[in-house]
Amino acid sequence: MTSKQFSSVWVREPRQSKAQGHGLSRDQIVRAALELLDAEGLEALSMRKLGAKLGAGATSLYWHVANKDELLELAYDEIWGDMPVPDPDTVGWKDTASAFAHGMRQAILRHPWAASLIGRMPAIGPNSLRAGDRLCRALVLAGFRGMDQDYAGSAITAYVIGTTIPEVAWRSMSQAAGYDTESMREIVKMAAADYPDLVARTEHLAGLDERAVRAVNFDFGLLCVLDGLERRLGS
Amino acid sequence: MTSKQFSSVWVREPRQSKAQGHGLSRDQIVRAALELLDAEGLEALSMRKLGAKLGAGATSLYWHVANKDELLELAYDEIWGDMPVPDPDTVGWKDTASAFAHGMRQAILRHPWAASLIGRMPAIGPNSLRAGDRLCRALVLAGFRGMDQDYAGSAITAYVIGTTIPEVAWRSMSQAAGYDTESMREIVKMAAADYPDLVARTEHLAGLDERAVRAVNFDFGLLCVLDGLERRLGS
DNA sequence: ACCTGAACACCGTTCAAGT
DNA sequence: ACCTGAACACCGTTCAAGT
Repeated sequence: MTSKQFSSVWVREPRQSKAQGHGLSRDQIVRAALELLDAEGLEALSMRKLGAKLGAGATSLYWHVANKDELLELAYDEIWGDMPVPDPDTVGWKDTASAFAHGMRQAILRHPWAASLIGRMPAIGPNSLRAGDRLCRALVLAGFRGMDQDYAGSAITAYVIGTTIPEVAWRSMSQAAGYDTESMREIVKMAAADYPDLVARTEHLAGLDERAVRAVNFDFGLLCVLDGLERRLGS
Repeated sequence: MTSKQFSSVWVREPRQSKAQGHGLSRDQIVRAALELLDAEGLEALSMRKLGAKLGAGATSLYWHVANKDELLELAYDEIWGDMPVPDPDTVGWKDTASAFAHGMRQAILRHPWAASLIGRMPAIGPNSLRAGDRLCRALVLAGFRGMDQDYAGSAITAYVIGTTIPEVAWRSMSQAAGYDTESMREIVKMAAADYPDLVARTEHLAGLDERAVRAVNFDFGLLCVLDGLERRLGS
């Protein structure tokens, strides 16, 4: 029953607050939530724990936010706050799109818990919209109009979240299990034993630094997407 | 503490079972879980509810599966079971990759709860591996070798999950809220009011059938990815 | 305007005990 | 070999009551 409903904090008026200064504030709660999320992950965030961290009862939070999902929505949008997107007019659409993609990936890598939220809340907070608007304008500048503009934008974001979600998942699994990359690969090899091609595919990764491989992998695919987009412009 | 750990059902020996015939079996549990998931979604699946559906206590399940995550891993892999992937030798790599992508998308759309599991469990079950192997072979046939082969494969799967996760999310949100597509778009427009380009972007969707738009969107992006991959082959 | 504590209706999982 | 029930340690959320 949680985590659904399209009601979004962003379209509801916030509770009016007095001048205050003492006691809890929504910003303060969101900041504390972010700290907890960054430090311990999504599953570690409970209203009780967050309340305790703020020296208050769990139920005190409910005056400032409607429920946990709304709190997560607020925290989630913060993630996109420090995504540097250059001005498309000066660097061109491809570089802008590329910077957007890299910034988005970094934002998720820096806040891995956000990966699990991607399918769960609408990304219509102010930070998210600002970044989206920049990408949007870059695509107009490229020459995409009408539907194609939507399609192009969603191809880029889809690629980013599609690469980054598994990347984050892999990292957090290996970390939680206390395994290094090499032993993780061993396990995958065991599971895939029946498929020589798949085994070979993990075997040639032996000795390679995972993060480096992921980074190159990301650029490779991004190049494909951008090349493909460019080609659609011609026709 | 749940949902992490790299321990995967697929690399652990299952409990040996007798001839039986009466009582619970692992297959039976997984089948019931799938029914519940398809009917009511991920959040509605609890061990107690599943036990009840099978006429047993919740704790009875723990003899057949180690924990809830393991059960989800088993159910999750089933999703990829009916993904038709043609033989790359007869239809060529691009058509194979395209069929793979469409099959993957359909599998997720048919079992929306699986979308939330994508970043949470390793996809190394038998069905998942079989499909992966086919894609892998198609890419070899295309001419991708070594790292490029990995990169190409992950570009395709990344694109699919990156498009499909938000699609499923959008659907389930509108369904849960009881809104139709048009009123959902109104809400997004309100949230994005400060960004004329973004408002325009949702405005020209007015009156269009969402599913149809999504389908075209998917093909557009997929074409970009495949075109981009093809171009990398040349160099 | 803001915070509290008690209470409700849930969870997943363990474990001793049964058959 | 398999199932049970009681129990533990949690959840998110509501709500009457306080200040």
